[in-house]
Amino acid sequence: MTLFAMPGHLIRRLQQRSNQVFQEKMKQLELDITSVQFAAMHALYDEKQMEQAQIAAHIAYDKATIGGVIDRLEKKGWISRTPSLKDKRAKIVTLTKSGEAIFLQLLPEVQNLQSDILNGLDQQQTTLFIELASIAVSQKK
Amino acid sequence: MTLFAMPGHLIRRLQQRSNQVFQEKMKQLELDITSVQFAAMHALYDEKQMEQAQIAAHIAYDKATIGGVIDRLEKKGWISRTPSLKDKRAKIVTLTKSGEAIFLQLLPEVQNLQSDILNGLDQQQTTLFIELASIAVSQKK
DNA sequence: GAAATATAGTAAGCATACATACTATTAATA
DNA sequence: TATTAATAGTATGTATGCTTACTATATTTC
Repeated sequence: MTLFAMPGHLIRRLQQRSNQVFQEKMKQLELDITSVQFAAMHALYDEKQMEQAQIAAHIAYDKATIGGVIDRLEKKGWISRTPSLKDKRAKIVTLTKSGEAIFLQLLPEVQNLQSDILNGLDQQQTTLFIELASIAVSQKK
Repeated sequence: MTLFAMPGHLIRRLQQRSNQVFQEKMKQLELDITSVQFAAMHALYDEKQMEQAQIAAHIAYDKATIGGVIDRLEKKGWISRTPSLKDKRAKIVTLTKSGEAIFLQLLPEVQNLQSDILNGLDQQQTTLFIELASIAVSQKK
């Protein structure tokens, strides 16, 4: 099995392509946001408010990583952090007004851009890819 | 389309899983090497000797990234860098004896571990995934 | 209820990963 | 051939992404 047929290598390349497509689109829209930051905002839009640890669990981040992501989103004014009343260790994260506005502007753009990531695949192949990837990702260990 | 059905998100999760599987195996083998470092060594094993820029082009790294990767491989004594005689800007990179030994020990392990990355998929699905990913990755823009 | 354990968030360290800018050198072109 | 453009590698800066360690708090267990 050559390197180029190894799932590990192919997946790295796909991830590379995925980020490229995302970044180009954001540049075109003149928005300063990464795909990871978008995912965090997506989780917050769906759930309205979450502790950082919940966000991490929801979209499979490391809790150290999410801290930095949330930091940067906070600096841009798109999310806010308030201490939890129930748990003095925890912080509640919510989208701000401007964060929600940006997210709603962005959502259709990001949805449309998904087909560019798998550009060489037709509709049927794309559906298949999503199915296969979903199975692999949901596997426990 | 929900976040969890977006190729971008699924690909990030796959990459995460891929690295986890690789790292666990290396820990088990008590080897200090990353998947990216392995890919660079793989390219060098195939081509015997390459300039850094060639390695980067061969396996689709950024040339700034490859610099650091080669640095770390050099520190471990697995590759060596010598100035090119034909081009005073360039450096020729080759696997050292110990680098080649490590690579040959590692190669079958890494090949075997590929199926763990796509753990939930059967043989046929894995083949299909590799086909689809190969198409998407080879797409120009 | 006190001690042991687990959890939330942060900090520090390492390794990608890319953009941009820079130096030295090479190639292309006028 | 003199100038311009391109390339090889490095340096710097930003953003993941993870591990380990740490503090403060909660939860569990005895």
